[in-house]
Amino acid sequence: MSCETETVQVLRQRGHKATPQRLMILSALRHDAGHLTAGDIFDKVRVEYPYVDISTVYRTLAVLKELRLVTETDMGTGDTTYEWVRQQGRHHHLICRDCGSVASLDDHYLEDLGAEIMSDSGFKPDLDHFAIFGLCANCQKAT
Amino acid sequence: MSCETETVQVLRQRGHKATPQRLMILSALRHDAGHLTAGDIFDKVRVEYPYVDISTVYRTLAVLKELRLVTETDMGTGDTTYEWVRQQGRHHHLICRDCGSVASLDDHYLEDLGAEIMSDSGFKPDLDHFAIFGLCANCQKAT
DNA sequence: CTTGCAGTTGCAACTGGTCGCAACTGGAGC
DNA sequence: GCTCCAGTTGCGACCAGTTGCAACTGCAAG
Repeated sequence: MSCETETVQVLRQRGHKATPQRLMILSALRHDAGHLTAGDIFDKVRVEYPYVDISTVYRTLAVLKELRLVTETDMGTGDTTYEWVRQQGRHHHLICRDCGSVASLDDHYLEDLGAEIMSDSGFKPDLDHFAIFGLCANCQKAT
Repeated sequence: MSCETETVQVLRQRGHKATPQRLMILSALRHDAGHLTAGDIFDKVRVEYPYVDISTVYRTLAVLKELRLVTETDMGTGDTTYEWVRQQGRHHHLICRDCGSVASLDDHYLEDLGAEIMSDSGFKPDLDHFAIFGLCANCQKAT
């Protein structure tokens, strides 16, 4: 758990506490590459410590999201997924509303958009992790 | 209700029915400029016809969204809002995560992004109505 | 090491939204 | 008009996520 020390610092600086429950949730998020739902995280943490409450998981995720340590993304399947924010390799998703296929979108598209909005209006957008819906090339042909 | 005839055509062409409940929901959406939540629409329709079920409202909104007659937008306050799609005057929102202020964003920013994604990957994104979170100019100074 | 308290936790009650089902109905085709 | 059936409705049961609250606990300051 030594790799969490930096995160613990961030929590404390912002007036939050580093509790065992939180460290377990953090660990579940950090050591899993993919997108996890709140339920997934709950299950993982419960293996180690069966007394956690699901509401603790939700509240912790809300705190982490506020601190921008995790991103929250609606993947269109009805459930919200959470992912640890990494500095490198940011990515977004193109989700087809017909066939449900998911493609990746490189960050530079949204980075450019963000820079443009910032310089025009002064508003600094959080474009960490977007899910963009639409029609993939195949499904456009099918129509 | 004569102004709904065009919408009724769209519904029928796509194999859907124009029921009184739907017409009332449509009417509520068309004659209200702002963003309405499912609950708002439910309340409005219930004034005219008290026997509608909330699930009918949700299912109708899902159909209208699929037909792209309405947009669904999460305004960050925890509730999802719906808005009638107009051809002219599309707009997006810049929502400050600190003070909650909402600014409008002209469509051309996202139109350009959409065109770029389309020509690079063949994916045709639905960029009808976006809510972009971030920090407004004032709140950036405050930090 | 002790203390104080803001922040956190687990529980239970609640809420908003979804699903399955049986009954109903709009409207295309005759 | 009448018929038929895919699509729709209202209902009740259900489930994921939220909230209020009293008890607890990290941790900063003494």
